[in-house]
Amino acid sequence: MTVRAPTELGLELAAFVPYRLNRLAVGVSDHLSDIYRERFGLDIPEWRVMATVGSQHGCTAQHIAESTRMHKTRVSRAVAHLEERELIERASSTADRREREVRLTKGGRKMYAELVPLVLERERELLACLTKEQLRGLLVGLETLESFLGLQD
Amino acid sequence: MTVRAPTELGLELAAFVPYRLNRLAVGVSDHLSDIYRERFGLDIPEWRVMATVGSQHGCTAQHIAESTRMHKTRVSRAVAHLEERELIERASSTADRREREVRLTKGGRKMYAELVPLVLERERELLACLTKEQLRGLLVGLETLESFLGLQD
DNA sequence: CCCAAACGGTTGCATCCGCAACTAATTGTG
DNA sequence: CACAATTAGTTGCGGATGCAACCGTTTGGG
Repeated sequence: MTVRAPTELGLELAAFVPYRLNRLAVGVSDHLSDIYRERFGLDIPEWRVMATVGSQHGCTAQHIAESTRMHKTRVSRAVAHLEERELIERASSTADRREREVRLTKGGRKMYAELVPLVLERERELLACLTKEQLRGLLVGLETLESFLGLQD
Repeated sequence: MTVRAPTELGLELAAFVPYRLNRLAVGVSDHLSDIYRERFGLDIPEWRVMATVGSQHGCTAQHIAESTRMHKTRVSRAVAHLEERELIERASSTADRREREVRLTKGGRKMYAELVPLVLERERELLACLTKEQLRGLLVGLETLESFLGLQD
């Protein structure tokens, strides 16, 4: 249970929380990407768009960008790819003709239905290394930090 | 203290730990980058190289790559930039003439000495939003996950 | 009612990044 | 001792990304 006394003189990257968070996020992401990249041919932005659109009944690119905190151009390009692969479709049906409603196609829903359980199972496997208490402590810490940085929705 | 009951049917990105970790890491990194980017003109790879080299008495690019978990080409380019700016210097003095020892120049040490306290202060400010108990819980969780994923040094 | 400002979304461009291929030096094996 | 395999580090290249500029639409103030 090392809880680090910060060094006065220099910086120890390995004990520096911003660095550790980043390294952990990358590690976890790599662990997950096996699923959506190798088995479904999605990259990270595409996966996030699928995840967002799949859990709604249609939404705008704007909403996806806010919800995933990705840059709108990144969303735009991911959506374009997914549309080419006929996993999602866009309808300009809304009252506001600037926006286009993004929805999963039948094929998209099929992929989503296969993908999500696998991904949630991976999350479960990962978190299983923590005791109930540890998990709770981690989630509380995450939530407090998110709140402090104004990140959570 | 929401600790989420995972939805059975779909995926809620906002409650998905890998996504939350990534978002938090980006948020924290942005919070820090004000310092090293705007005030010192460093980008992320350069900042990591400075942090690593500064806390040692000279090291190889290889060591920087392992320690920061950056790709060796990313390290190579960051080191090249920093050398142009005369913040670091390379000496091929070692026994093994393939490697080059990377060290801070006088200017580099000056920057490091100004930079590190600011960055550590930012970390402190960030973590101050947590109670002692919460901080401890977070660090324990981080450590367990790092260990599970084989990330820590 | 009109025009400027704001907004959703896309695209050109410059930059960043990782992979693969490369150079140069070292190590190990016969 | 020689040569194949490995390692430190760099570079060419294609793909991803963010910024700024843009298009078309909507909104709001005078």
